[in-house]
Amino acid sequence: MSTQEKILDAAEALFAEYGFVGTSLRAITQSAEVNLASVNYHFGSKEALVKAVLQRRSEPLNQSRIARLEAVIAEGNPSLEALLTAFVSPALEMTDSEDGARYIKLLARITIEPMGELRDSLNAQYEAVMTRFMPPLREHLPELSQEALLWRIHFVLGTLGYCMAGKDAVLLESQGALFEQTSAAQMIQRLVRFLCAGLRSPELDVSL
Amino acid sequence: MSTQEKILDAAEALFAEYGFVGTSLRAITQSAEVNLASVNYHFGSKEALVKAVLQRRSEPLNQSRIARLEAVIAEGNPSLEALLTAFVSPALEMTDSEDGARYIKLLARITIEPMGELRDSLNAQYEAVMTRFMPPLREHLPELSQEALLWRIHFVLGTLGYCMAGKDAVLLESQGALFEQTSAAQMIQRLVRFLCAGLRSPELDVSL
DNA sequence: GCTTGTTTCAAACGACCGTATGAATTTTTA
DNA sequence: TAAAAATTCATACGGTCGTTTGAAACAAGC
Repeated sequence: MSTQEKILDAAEALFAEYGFVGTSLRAITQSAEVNLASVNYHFGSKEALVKAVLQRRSEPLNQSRIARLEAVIAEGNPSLEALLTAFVSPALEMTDSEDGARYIKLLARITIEPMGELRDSLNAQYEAVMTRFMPPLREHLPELSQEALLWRIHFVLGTLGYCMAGKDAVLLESQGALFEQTSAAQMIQRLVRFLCAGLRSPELDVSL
Repeated sequence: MSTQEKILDAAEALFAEYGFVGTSLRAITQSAEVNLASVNYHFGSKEALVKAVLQRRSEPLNQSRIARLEAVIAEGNPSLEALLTAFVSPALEMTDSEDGARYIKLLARITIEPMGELRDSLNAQYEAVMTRFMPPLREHLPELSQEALLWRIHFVLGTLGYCMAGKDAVLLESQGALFEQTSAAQMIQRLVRFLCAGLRSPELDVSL
């Protein structure tokens, strides 16, 4: 394994655990068993390392989302359930592997607290995925106003983000045993069902 | 305003903006216009200050949740919508005031990334609220298995947490104008409708 | 008024941070 | 194999961190 990969792996794990500011280059290089100066040599700066850690996996993830979407579209007339499953599965299925779970945890952190420039690049990627998902989603929910639809997508992203955070989320702690033994596939089923019902709910009259 | 209050206010704002590790005592005391040493004098340590910042508002918030719940119960036969509104309103309505919004942003941060001991005390408070909400919730959803209900509450908390994070959440950035002009009351309406539909969705057969 | 207790203050401590440097080492190229 | 390029290494720099200290300023009680 190359030095850069060792650094990326160690940084990914530590960032997910302690956050970006809470993780020092010394902790990273020590965990990766490389020299302290190699981070600045290979990546330039700590900030550049953060970007590299995120970009290594975010592009494959979003491409996977789009691929899944186009697969269900190719089958013709995808259900709302199929569309949402295509959207949430790539991220949640990663939680089955140890490496993937680390990154997803990190991604959840970013989703909630985007930092500086990172937010922009993350946003750009999200937009690209969103423009693909929007039209077929709209077809299933023609009666919703644009405002209502955006709000509901907002809710969907929130729930997904929380699920990605995994066992660290608040409620899970108290009912940990129940959740531990649930596979990603089961979680996806439950999540998609919940979200589809919410999305399909008739819009309220605008009062107040 | 006492020194301690000045410190708590400044810390709350900076913690919400830059996180706990990202905020130095020097930044806090400078913003509060007090001496650097006063934090350690009045609170003992930075960690104790963090706890003090959170506890100042978390107890009133949770008491407000319980009070709202008991109010709708007192009226007799509360709808699922009324129950959920009682749960989400106290937090989301705080976002209308500047002070409240700062704290809620901070709370959202904690909800997603609970840190060390903080998680335990936060969990204890959540549990207290949950034991009050569970029974009436159960009444409305008798056909759900315990596992399914817990999962759905998990989803509810996730969506709420994301909404609390406010304008910093990812999607909002790209559609900012639309969301900026939505009041907390409108957001609560939309959120409750979405969540109730999800909660009421019939449970899947256990397959896979 | 003087004493006693509380709070503020400037200054300093050691520790750790991200980064830079130049020599030593390894790898690649000719 | 010798020269060149790329990488690793120990070390150091300036800066900021949380915390401590002891004196100064202030308040309250007798």
